Amino acid sequence: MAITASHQKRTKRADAKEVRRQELIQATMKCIARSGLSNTTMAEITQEAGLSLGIVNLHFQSKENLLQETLRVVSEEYIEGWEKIGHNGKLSAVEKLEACIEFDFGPKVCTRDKLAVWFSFWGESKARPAYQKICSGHDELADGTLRRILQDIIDEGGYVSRNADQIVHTYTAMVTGLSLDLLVTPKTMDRNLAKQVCHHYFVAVFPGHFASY
Amino acid sequence: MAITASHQKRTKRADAKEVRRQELIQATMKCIARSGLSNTTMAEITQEAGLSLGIVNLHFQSKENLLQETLRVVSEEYIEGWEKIGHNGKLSAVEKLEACIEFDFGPKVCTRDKLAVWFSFWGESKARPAYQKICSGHDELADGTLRRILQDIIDEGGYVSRNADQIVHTYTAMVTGLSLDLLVTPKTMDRNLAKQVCHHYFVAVFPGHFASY
Amino acid sequence: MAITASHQKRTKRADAKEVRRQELIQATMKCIARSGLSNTTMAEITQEAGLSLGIVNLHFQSKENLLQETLRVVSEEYIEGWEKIGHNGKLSAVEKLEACIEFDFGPKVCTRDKLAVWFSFWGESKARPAYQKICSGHDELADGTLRRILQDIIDEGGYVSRNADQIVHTYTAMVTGLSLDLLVTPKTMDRNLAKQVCHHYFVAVFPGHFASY
Amino acid sequence: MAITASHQKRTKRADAKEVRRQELIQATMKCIARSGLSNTTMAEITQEAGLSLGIVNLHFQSKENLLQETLRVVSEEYIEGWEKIGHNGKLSAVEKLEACIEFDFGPKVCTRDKLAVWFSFWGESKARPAYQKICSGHDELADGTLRRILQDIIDEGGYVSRNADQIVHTYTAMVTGLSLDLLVTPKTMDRNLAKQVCHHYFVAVFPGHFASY
DNA sequence: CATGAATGAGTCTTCATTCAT
DNA sequence: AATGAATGAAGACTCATTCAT
Repeated sequence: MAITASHQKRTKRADAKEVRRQELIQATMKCIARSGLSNTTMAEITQEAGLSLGIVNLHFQSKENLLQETLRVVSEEYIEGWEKIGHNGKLSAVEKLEACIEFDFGPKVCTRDKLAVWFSFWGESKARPAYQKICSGHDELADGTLRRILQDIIDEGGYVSRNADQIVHTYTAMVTGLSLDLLVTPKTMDRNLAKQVCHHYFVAVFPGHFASY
Repeated sequence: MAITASHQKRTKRADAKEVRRQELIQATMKCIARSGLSNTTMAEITQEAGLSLGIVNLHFQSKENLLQETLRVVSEEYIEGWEKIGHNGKLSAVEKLEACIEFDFGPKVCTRDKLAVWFSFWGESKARPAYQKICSGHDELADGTLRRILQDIIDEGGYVSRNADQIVHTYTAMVTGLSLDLLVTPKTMDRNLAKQVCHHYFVAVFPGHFASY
Repeated sequence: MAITASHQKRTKRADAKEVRRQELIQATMKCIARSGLSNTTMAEITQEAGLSLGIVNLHFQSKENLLQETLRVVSEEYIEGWEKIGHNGKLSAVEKLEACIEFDFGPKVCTRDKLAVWFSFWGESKARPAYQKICSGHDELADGTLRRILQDIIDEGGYVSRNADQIVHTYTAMVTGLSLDLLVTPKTMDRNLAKQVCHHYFVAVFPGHFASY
Repeated sequence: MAITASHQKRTKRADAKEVRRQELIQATMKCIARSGLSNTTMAEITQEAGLSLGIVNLHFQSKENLLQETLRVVSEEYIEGWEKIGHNGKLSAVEKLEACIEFDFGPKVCTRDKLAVWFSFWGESKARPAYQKICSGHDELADGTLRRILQDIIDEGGYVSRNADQIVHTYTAMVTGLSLDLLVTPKTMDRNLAKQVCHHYFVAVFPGHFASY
């Protein structure tokens, strides 16, 4: 076999390292969701992960770094999901938009743990440029992928009075706000209701493409 | 005549006490906006207020209490503004809705300092029931005042396909999301644009009552 | 009285602050002598001083700063003693030199605690420019005050074959080396013997001015 | 023929082991010189040696042991050099003394790395009897070898007023002090100047045997 | 009332040591 | 014999809170 033992070893070790990183990041999300960003301690994170106290600095150098990497993971997962939809040639513009709604409020990214991560970092972001930078992919996404989808629908449906930019702002704002409801008042908001609310908006804006349920 | 010196004194003292409290709350907002909730210290707050370190515990017993009172002030100011609009008999339903938009993105409540306070506490709210409770007036507001206004418009305009609850959700979510844009990416969002985005939404939903600009 | 209460208060407080600083510096010397520089902890220092753990950062910002201030105190005390001798107009050059020896091995600066401080920092000085800088007054002293005294003796006694620079080097080196003996092997070296050794050197170099005991 | 393969192997292994030890000791010296004793970590030492982190405990059991072995190597190298001179029957007493000066400030033992090791351990020695013990060979050396050389010169030259013990003290102290200058202020002291300073001292003490340059 | 020096519990971080591979 | 990931005790530092003045 061409793969040498040393290569296998290196690969295994590299994998193990990445596994540890992911374990710690997942534990960090849980802790932020459970205790809040400002009450999350290294001891809590490592205990949640079932690992020892010193391991964070081994893999992330510092707590701050771990926090940023956690945000990055959540952010990149979100961006990747959107890009996959945007690049999916089999879908029509409307289908893409529906897929976005499904994704935004789907079980993968729309968990209360991940929402807690988003809002915790947003709360600190004014004071921490590093957080803003990590989240900035978010905006580019909306300005790019979402805008293109909406423009296609507008062109296709002849919605001459609609402005893609404003719909971008509205939709992204709605997702943020509905996520807050999901996070803070889960009794009065759930993922299905959130999808319906978005749908209702698009029914109003693109009546020819979106029918009321 | 009947007001004695001692009573005057007591009143003055009470006033002075309230002034100190407000100074500290204002300083707390500034610090949360500048440094983030988790980095805001008692020393920073008291320095910002130009007061001594020990004074917070004198007036607020604890830091946690000061933080909650700060959130309460921001929250109550917001609720009062809305209630004033809701109870203003001189305004039509549509005028009330317009007034709400003006208020939500007006210079009184929509400052970056106050938005930073909102998002900071929202970020921690999953872990802290006390914060949720303070903010809950917000939801009652929407369920009450806003819902009534919207229902009046629906009834008045014969928008049979519109559902007041969904519009409540959409509008409050939009305000939250647009506020996040104002807080995090002020370069691409300002208060006037936010108002326009809201207006555009109502044009789509209530075409008979809201005309495009 | 011109001195106001507020002024007295400020003075008292300033004094108290300086007292705390000195207490901590003295405790630091004791700990360095007892445990070595690398084993000296904040807990040990504050316990030695009978104060609380947090007080060092209140008065010195950091452990490193406390250590440097400790070195500075020892260094400045030494320099001041020499300058006093150098500027004493009542003494002849030879008397000054004798006074220097008395001072170098006198009970004020030549305690084992202070010697331990000197050697601890010298041991680290190659790696820490800050320590070298604090000690640099030492060299200027030798180059200035000591050199002048020696030149006066050379000129006065007609010691044409003597070179002041070399004697400066020899004497300062001897003081260092004898101090090491006092620190490390106190059984075979004491302050009186050290003085005798120095004296014997000057007897050899300036036979007309220094008689054997 | 008689030496079996297994014996050769054992010997080779023993050699390899000794090589590792020496590599680690050399690396330790470099690190102490570069970073100071208190900042030298196992990670730094093993990296400097190009070896793995776990190897120190394999060969030296503990860090403390490695440090002591490092001091021992430096100390023994010094002692051996002196003993070689002391036992060299071809040299006269004066030639031996000259050889000692050459050796003390020669390129083998008088490197800044080794001087840093000496001073680092001296700084800690008051607190650590183990260090003192390792260095004690030094004193025996002076009391023995050096004293004999000096007594020979005194007897030979009829320097009735000279006391060998005091000269021992002076010379060893000078070597220590000049070494400190070489370590801390290399700009104003070099090995040649140090030799000259020593020479000048012996010119003053033994004028019949040492001529000015 | 107001001050700010002092406290010490809580936290992050470092690093010698261990041990499975 | 050698590796380096993992551990966790120990240390420096922070900061809400207290209290003598």
